[in-house]
Amino acid sequence: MLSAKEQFEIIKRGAAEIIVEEDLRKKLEKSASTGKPLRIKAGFDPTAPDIHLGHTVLLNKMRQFQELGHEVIFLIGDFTGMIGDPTGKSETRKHLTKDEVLENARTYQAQIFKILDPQKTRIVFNSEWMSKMTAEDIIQLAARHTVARMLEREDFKKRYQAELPISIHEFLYPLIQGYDSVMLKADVELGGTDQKFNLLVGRELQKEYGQEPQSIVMMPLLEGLDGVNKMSKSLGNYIGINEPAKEIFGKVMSVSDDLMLRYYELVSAMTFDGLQKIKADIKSGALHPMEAKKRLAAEMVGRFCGPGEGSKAREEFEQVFSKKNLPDDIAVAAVAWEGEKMKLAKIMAAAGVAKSNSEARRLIQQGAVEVNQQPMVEIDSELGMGEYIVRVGKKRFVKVIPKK
RNA sequence: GGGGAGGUUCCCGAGCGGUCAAAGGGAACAGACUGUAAAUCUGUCGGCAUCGCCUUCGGAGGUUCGAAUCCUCCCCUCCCCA
Repeated sequence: MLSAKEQFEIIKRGAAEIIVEEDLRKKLEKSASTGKPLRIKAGFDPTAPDIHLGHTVLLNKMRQFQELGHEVIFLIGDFTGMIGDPTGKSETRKHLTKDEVLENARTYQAQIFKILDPQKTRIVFNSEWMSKMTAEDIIQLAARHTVARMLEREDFKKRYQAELPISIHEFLYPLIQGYDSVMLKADVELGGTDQKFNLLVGRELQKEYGQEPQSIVMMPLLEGLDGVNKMSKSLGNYIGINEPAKEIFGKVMSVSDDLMLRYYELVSAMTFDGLQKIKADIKSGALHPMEAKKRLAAEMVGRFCGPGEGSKAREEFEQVFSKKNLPDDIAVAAVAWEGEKMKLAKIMAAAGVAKSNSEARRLIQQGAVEVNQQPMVEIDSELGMGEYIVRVGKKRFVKVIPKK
């Protein structure tokens, strides 16, 4: 087992902020001397079963704690899911059924164990204790915080100032998340920097319930593909760890060079020194940014899709985009021909490469469509019944076959 | 309970009786350029389609030859005063 000091250094690496560093040191020392592992808590939303790169920043940190011998608790906020974390978009969540929650939990497990050690991960649901709370208990809990304190929270403050609605029940979210820490007797809670407020409420509540307040380790938020907003499913700017290899590869490749470095920093296994070297080599011209990006993409694919998949994805990528060849695995769509001939636009819509007939026509007009490697620019082009490879834009391919 | 401001196409946001499928921006998609980069530039961006037609501006009715725009009722949000 590593010394408390060494452990602390590992934990601190990559973290955006630790509250309070000194307390965490002491906890680690106590744990090291007594041999009692720390209880590490991290909460996840039950509604988003698509784990993406953004989550992995946190999951990697959890993994480190596991390797250091601590107890990692993967908390699924199925109860809080009824509220939906007010951070960012405010939309009332639909109420998930028990079955849906369990289904999502299964999906979670299938994904998180690509990173976490299943043997050392405890999965809990906060409905375990929350659904047993009475109205009176909830009132008692709510009595522990004031409106003024709540409005300190960045998101609430902004919405309040912008005269946007804030529902009363949203105030319950931080309280419940904090109460989870009380119930779990968490020593450390992990979260993104956007969770700061909620994480701090946990400390407050633990103190009120006579517990030692948890330490907080906040990880930076990973920017999404747009390079600006945080990676999230709702913004559609994410790379899911369950996505097909070529999707992951392609998405990484389409990222800006700056963002690539950020991903290297936060999600790759690259060491600090290694990253410095990449930066220097790119600057000096010794390493082409595209090459650096391909390596990163291959690493991501390898990690999430399996060893060997990385280089395979790279090869295919080069085939399709550098050499302009067709990919090996093209989706097949069976289209029912209307007669002897059928308009290309209609075929495209039917095959799913265009949302509508109109969109297909536009795409043809814009010169985005190729049939069997031949550009098609006539809006009214027709195709006789048969098999065709239709390419739309750079990355949409479909093999059309006639359906009886 | 009283007074005021609002709800517009994926998002923000103009429009306030016809010229509105609805300005502008963002997102998205396509083309050019490239490293399938990013940035930039150009185009497209409700649906069906041969002129043209159909559905859309919180919901339901109504007035008009004609409504996103006017009226009535209802639903929702915000602010101020109690």
